[in-house]
Amino acid sequence: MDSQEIRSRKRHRGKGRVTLADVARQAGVAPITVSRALNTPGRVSAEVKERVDAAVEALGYVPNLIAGGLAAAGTRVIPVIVPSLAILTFIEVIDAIQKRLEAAGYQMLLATTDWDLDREASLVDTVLGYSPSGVILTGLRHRPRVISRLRDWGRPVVEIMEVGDDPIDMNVGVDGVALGHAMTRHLIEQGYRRIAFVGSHLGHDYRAAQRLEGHQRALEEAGAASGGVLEYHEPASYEVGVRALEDVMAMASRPDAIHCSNDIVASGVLLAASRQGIRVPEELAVGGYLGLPLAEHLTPKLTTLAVARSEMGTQAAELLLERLSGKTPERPIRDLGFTLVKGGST
Amino acid sequence: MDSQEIRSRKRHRGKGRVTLADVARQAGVAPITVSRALNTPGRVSAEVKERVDAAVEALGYVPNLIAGGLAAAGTRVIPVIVPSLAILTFIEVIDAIQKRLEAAGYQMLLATTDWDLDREASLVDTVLGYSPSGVILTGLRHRPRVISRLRDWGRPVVEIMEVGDDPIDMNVGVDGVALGHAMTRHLIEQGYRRIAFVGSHLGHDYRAAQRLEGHQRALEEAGAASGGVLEYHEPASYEVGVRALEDVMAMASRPDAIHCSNDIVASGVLLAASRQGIRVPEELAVGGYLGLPLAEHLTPKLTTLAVARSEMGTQAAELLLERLSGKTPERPIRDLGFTLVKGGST
DNA sequence: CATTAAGATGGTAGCGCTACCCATACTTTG
DNA sequence: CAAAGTATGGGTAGCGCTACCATCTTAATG
Repeated sequence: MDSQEIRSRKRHRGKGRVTLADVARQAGVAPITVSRALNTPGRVSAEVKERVDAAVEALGYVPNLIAGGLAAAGTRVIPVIVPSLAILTFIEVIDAIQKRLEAAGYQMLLATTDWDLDREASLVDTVLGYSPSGVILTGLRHRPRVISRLRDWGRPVVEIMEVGDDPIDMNVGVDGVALGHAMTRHLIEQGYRRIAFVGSHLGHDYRAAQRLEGHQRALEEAGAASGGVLEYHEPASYEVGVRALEDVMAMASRPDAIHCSNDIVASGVLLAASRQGIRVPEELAVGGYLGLPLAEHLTPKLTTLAVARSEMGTQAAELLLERLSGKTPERPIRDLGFTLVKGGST
Repeated sequence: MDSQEIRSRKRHRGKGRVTLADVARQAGVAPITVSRALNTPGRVSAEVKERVDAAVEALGYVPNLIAGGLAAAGTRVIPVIVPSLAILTFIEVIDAIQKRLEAAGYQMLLATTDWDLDREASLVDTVLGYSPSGVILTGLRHRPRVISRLRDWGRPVVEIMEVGDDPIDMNVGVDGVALGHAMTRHLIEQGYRRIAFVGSHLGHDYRAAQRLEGHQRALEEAGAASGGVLEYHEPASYEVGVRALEDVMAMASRPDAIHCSNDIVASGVLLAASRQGIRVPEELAVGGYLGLPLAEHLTPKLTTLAVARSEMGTQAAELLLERLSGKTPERPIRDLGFTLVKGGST
């Protein structure tokens, strides 16, 4: 009785957008059939599929993914949580993730924690409010609440950058300690004895701290003395490298090699050395990480441990997508390893 | 009669998440009151607000923004559409946008067009399906469909990077032609006469093409001959700079200055020149854009036109937020200008 | 002290879509 | 040829939240 009355009341909120119901009317089928034609085309006849497609085209229908998400739980959004966008490494990984997800019809929701695990925890809460289809987050260290919430959640989660035995769900990355170990090992093999470690933001960036740990382990194994650890409490930059070189040159017992926590800092060291006429590697060897493009354009070329960053992003996205398509990925924990790219700087 | 029966049927889809109704029950108020307490605290009594907050805390309630978005239209998501994540410039802008939006409780949905306007158009359709609160996109050139759809849409839209008279809605950026003009003008004033322009990806990156236009205009005004245009059909990289230097040195009538379409390429030129012992600026002057951090660590320092990229992102986000809070921003079109940072390379 | 305004809370309907179940029309099987 | 599948389409009821309107207080007004 009054239901018709209500129905006749003009919609007050809709913005006149074309809805699935409009398409259904135009195609002469029920709304649910349109939904099926669009989402599971195999379950409708070819003829209906065609009529629906034509109606979609004619009306310019664009699905409201929010509504779909509410009904089906799962919005084709994948939040990606990283510490910072100021780090080139993350950018390349994100770029790869984004490309892969977008190709599969998923959108990336990007959020940054500023290296703060509490912030990460509250971000996870927030993004779960978007009913995402999966989540990608950085590192293996999280607040317990994050871990339990995501485990209970039951949808695909990929942790990137690091590798470990016990991820929340799936994991793609490299072993930070092994990285640090490999570089110092290389320097020792090259005959350097007093190797200094230059780190930036170690308190925040615990993955950089892992590299330091690997460095120290390699020193112990070789029975070598430490060449000192220089720590700068700020994000990595060329400027940090410049200052590190100054500080190293001022040291009483000068190191013969510097192990930099990443390529940006190492590049800063090399650039400053060239400016000051300090010969590399004769007076001082320099090694870095990640294989930034700049590394091979410096003189001498920077020795670096290249990590397949794009690959990391792509594989993370693919693990997620595989799970979303119902399969069980083989090797849900993947160590991508690294490659020593020997330049003239060591 | 049967409505109770239905109600008793266990919910089959909900994942047991705490809902607003649960909070309402716990706090002893109606759901709508909880909604108000959370979204418009001014409209409920302090006492109710407290009870609700306590219940939220006790139950660990996290709002389902999807549901809110469906009901209210507006999901606190801001899609940001850029051509590529491989360009440092975009990264810095995005970083700034993200920081500002996140601080205001909005999330950034990032999508890339790969420099393709058709892709941009379909991306706009897709992201509008998320009922976003606003949209940020790159440049002022779009498919007509994009422009009309966003205009009709009625929510805040900011176009970044470029500036122009007739944005879809709001606009923050710099004048690309003026940039190109200023650099060549500077080179002419420094006494250089044969100025080559090195561009990469000009066909895709029409903003780089604008800089070329400015360059040519400056040449005309000065009555100077063109030193040639070298175009590389690939994204900007150090490598492009390296090749550009080779190509320039091989030219019959060698230019005395190179105007590079951005700092990455210019840096590649400088690095290669230093490797080859070509004196800068005596034999060849080099100028670039954007003020990348690397520019000032090169020897000689790169002369560059610095653009306030973070500022651009921040202002774009702020224009959007201002509109979202109901205000009408003053100066919805903002030209951020640029600064000539004179280095030793010119 | 009646009358009005303002403030606080609740009831109801629905945002646009899809999960679940059911109703047909065909096949396939013994 | 009946019984049992197997496609194909539709009906109904929400997903969790907020807009709109109605109701009930309480304070302000003349």
